[in-house]
Amino acid sequence: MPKTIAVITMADLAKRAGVSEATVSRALADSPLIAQKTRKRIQEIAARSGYRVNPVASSLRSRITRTIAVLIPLQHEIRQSVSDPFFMELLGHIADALTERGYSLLLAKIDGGSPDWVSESLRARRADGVIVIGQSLHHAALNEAAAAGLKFVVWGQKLDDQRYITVGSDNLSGGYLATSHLIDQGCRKIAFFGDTRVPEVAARREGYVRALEQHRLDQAPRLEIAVHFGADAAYQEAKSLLASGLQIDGIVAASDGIAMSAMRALAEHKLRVPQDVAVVGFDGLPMAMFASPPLTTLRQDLAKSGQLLVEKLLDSIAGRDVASSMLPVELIVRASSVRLPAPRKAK
Amino acid sequence: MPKTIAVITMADLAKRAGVSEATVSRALADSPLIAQKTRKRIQEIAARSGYRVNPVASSLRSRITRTIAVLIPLQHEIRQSVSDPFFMELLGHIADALTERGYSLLLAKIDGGSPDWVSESLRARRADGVIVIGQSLHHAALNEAAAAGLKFVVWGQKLDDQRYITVGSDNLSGGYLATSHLIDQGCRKIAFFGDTRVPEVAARREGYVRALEQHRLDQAPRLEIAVHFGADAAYQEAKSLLASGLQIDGIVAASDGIAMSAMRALAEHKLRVPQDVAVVGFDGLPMAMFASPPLTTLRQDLAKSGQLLVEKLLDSIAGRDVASSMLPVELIVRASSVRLPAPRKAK
DNA sequence: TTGTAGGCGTTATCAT
DNA sequence: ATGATAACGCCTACAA
Repeated sequence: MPKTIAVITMADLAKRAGVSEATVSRALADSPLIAQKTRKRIQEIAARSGYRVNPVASSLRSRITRTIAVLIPLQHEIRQSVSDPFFMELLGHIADALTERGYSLLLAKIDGGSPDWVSESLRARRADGVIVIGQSLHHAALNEAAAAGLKFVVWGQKLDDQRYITVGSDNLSGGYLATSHLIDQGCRKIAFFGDTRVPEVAARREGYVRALEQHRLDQAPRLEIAVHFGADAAYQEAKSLLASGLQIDGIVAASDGIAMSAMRALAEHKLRVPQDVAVVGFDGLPMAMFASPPLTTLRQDLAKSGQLLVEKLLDSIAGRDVASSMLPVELIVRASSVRLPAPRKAK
Repeated sequence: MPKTIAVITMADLAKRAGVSEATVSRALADSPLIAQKTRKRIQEIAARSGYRVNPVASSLRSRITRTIAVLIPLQHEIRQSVSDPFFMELLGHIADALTERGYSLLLAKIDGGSPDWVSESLRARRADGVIVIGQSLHHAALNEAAAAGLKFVVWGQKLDDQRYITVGSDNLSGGYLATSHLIDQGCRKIAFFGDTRVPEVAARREGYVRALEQHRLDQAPRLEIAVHFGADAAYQEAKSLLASGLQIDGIVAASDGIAMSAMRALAEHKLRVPQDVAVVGFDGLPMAMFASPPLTTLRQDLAKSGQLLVEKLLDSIAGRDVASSMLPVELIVRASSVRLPAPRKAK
């Protein structure tokens, strides 16, 4: 509506209302110090004049920014890029949760291996707290930051000696579920595809190992291959692996992307999925549905994850004690892994 | 390294350096007013003390935030969500371009149909400019914002009567290329899948129509189906369409997501791709490679798009005149559309 | 070439 | 219940 970008200030408002700036400030903050009546009146005038407090000035004085920085470390090509649909879906949910609470989101990609982006972000005073997406290889640095009392939470795997707050999926159970499912489907030589330097992946592999052990199946070392998250790398490695004559009948992949890359490589080697090799992914991305055959996967509850990350961070900022969370994952069975006349079948 | 989050202020620094605050301010800004020597000395002291200017205070005084707001309108379920890999890849490139120039990125999802988020963002004074991702249905509102002199650029289709700056792909040529390619492959009954209310899609369809006209092929009205961008909706519509007994031998889809949804529906109807129906997508997402068969698509140069959006916006903020840009798209031929013994074949 | 002083728009403290 | 006044940390005329 306003054609010119008229910038009303608090002083203006005070004049119009015939009160002091202090009163306006308090009224807009709904302070009980101000009489109900005056409060209402001032708020109405403010609304009518299209006034908004200048958040910059407010921040300077109050030292509160109502802004959260989201850090995406992109080290070592472990995840392919910000375009990774997985990160991005999580980011979307975080954005929703923050918006709901009246917080802004400052997005920062962190390329370098610099260990102290968290403290950097915080001392810049542009954000009240930080969400780190993926602890990646920075466990130690994060522990230090936590020791320094910085306000941040991390999306990732819960580790034993961690001093920071995490929200993440139950990767161990996920790996176990995936593997057990393949065993149920008759697979006996199951490979794990994933880069176990990443804590999440290491936990998934641990679940994989446990399932194999439980069924007394060997996990020949050569069946565990470090595959980077990047789609192309995964494809290349899977291909050369198959070319080397590896005999397998099942693959547990550390991500949907890796799984789909592997399926592409399998197809080129004339191996049928799931008849010759059954495949399970991890993440539950929408795109897994469009793989062919549609990909069995472990769905992570990213909506809830985003919510929890925000809640915990704000609680922590508010000085409350906060514990880490591990969210259950859900096995979504699709055609890529079903080799038996299925008794029942999930969508 | 610093264990406690010691917050040095400019006054402190001035004391340590034995100069006035003003001198420090100028020295850090590399002002030629200050003698080279003093400048260097102060900058070194600043670096050693781990000082950073408080951007909040700086903004308040200078009215410059060095921050750009990125707005993602999510109206009418036209794109499925922020998790849309397409938006997100673009966002990543924008983030890179901004970071490179020392700008921060404030991310905001806009849910409602509120027409004036641009002016909202700007009058809040938290950002120097705004990038709107997808003009969606808000052409008119954007024109108004431009008339009001707001600093923003839009990712989207270039429209005739637009008064704002856009960066976008040459959607018309894209639609034309896609369709011509299918015609070359022997297709004669080609459907267009896409929601033409979205300007980008309308342009793609226009290219589709032109290619058909050029080859004197009918585009029976019933072959143009409005399909929402959302993956599920596209799948449902494609399915019911096929169930209705539609006879087609080619599909030009307005996005890779729609194309993949369509392929899933085709598979369920025992129609082979590309033998029975050839398919071309649009976007050039990595995931198109993993479709089966791999999806022919039109790649948009999102890296360049992100760069240009940022450059143009900063130029515009700097008061320079800026024109809109239309970027070429590239046909990536993959198996989903190759029906002839290919003379040559792109990867 | 450097210093002094005032103000950016708020909020917090201390009065009244 | 409200008002004066002083910061918050920085930048920029203006003065020296």
